[in-house]
Amino acid sequence: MKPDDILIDYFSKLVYFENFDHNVLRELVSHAQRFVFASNEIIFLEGEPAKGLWLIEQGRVKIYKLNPEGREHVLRIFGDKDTFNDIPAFDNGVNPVNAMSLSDSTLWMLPCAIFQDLILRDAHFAMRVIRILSQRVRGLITQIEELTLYSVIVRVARFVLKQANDPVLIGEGVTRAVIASYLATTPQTISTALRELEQAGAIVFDRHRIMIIREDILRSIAML
Amino acid sequence: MKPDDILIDYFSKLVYFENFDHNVLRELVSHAQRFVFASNEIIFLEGEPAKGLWLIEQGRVKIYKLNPEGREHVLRIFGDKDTFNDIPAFDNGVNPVNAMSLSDSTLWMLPCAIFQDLILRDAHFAMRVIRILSQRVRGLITQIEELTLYSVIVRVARFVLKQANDPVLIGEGVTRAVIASYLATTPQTISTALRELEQAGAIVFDRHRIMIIREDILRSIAML
DNA sequence: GTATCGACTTCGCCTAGATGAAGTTGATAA
DNA sequence: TTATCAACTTCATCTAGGCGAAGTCGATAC
Repeated sequence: MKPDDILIDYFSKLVYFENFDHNVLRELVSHAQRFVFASNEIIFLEGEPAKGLWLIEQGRVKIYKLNPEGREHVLRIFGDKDTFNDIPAFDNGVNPVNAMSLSDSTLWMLPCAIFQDLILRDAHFAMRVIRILSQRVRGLITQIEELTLYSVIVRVARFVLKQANDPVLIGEGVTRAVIASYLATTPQTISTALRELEQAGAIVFDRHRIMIIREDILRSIAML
Repeated sequence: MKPDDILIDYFSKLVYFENFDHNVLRELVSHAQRFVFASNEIIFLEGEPAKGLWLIEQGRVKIYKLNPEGREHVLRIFGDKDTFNDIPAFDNGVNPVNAMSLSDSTLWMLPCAIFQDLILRDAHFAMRVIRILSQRVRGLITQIEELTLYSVIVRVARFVLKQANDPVLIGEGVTRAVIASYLATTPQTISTALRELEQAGAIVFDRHRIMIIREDILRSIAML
């Protein structure tokens, strides 16, 4: 395959472009730019005009907010084949969040302008975007629910269950500090919670791996 | 005007249907059903199949989540001319949240089925839906930010500022308990926070009204 | 007028979880 | 092999804010 074909093949696996016409994809791909980031580099900042939609070829990226004192809240962690910062591509607004690489990462960036045109030209693409955004809203509602209505130990238990189905949440760059910031708590409190889950017989863990021993116990602590 | 024309006129003021073709609106309106709720009635529950998109002719409605112990978190408060529960109309899913009237309310319900058809037929309507959903996502991100990165007094200060620009957040049904549940705190803590804002010279208040005295002070406490 | 009732306030106590400090561990490099 | 360093753990202390109890206030009903 030519380099372009590899890229097209790769794009056609993304949630936005599944089963997409390859000629349209070829056109899209021709506008894509490739970026390489080292670990812990800022990709973009909240409030800046958005460059475009980002795709992760390989690596880990955190999406986060900062308060004036510099405290951080991680909204999401993305990995291979994920896309992020789509919102500005749809509403022409500025970046709603900050983005930083958690590991050495290879990314692609697709300029915003392309999207709005595509939405107006292709009703089925528009419908797909609407479905994706609807799922996003549901996900954010769930995040708010978990943050406001459940204690740290419940949130940690749910996170461990989530990790089991999402390899992105394990591995390079996903440190206790990042998990803590994602669960709106501290690394120390995560440690304590994991120890409690272990004493309850739900998991065993060391600093690299968390293993679920009794999913039923874990789920009951997670109130699921 | 005939009753139908009043309704069409009313629909044409909603964010989804501004500047809409009146013939299409007439068709839409013909499927709408009217509902009257007393104060504190359940309109629908999370997890139920969605009846449709709701419109508030007059009244107040809270959208909320409950945890297994019955603790509540209010996600949003809606009032006259607002619409809610649009998500299931786009993705055919179940209700993501619970809804309850906060006052005697008159509502309209527009069956889901109509929307998807409209999206596929009208690219500009689809674009409008995408813009609305994008704004929704931005709003939810802001909510998460405020809940995780700011203390109660900051959240209360921001709420008071929000009230000044949004009459929906004042008046019948919007009790301390509802505000507390919206800010993920308790009525007692709201009282304490308001007293602190008063002592700082930012506001004066009694149990019915909060008046901003020095917006600059309030904004600085709100960290804005 | 007085009774009732729900919303609001105030106060005291209490706890989940934040914070800071002092290790421990394990990976990488010299 | 040893030094370094970042990530992680553990523990002691502290505090924001939750919670229960006891008023207060003001609207509505009688």
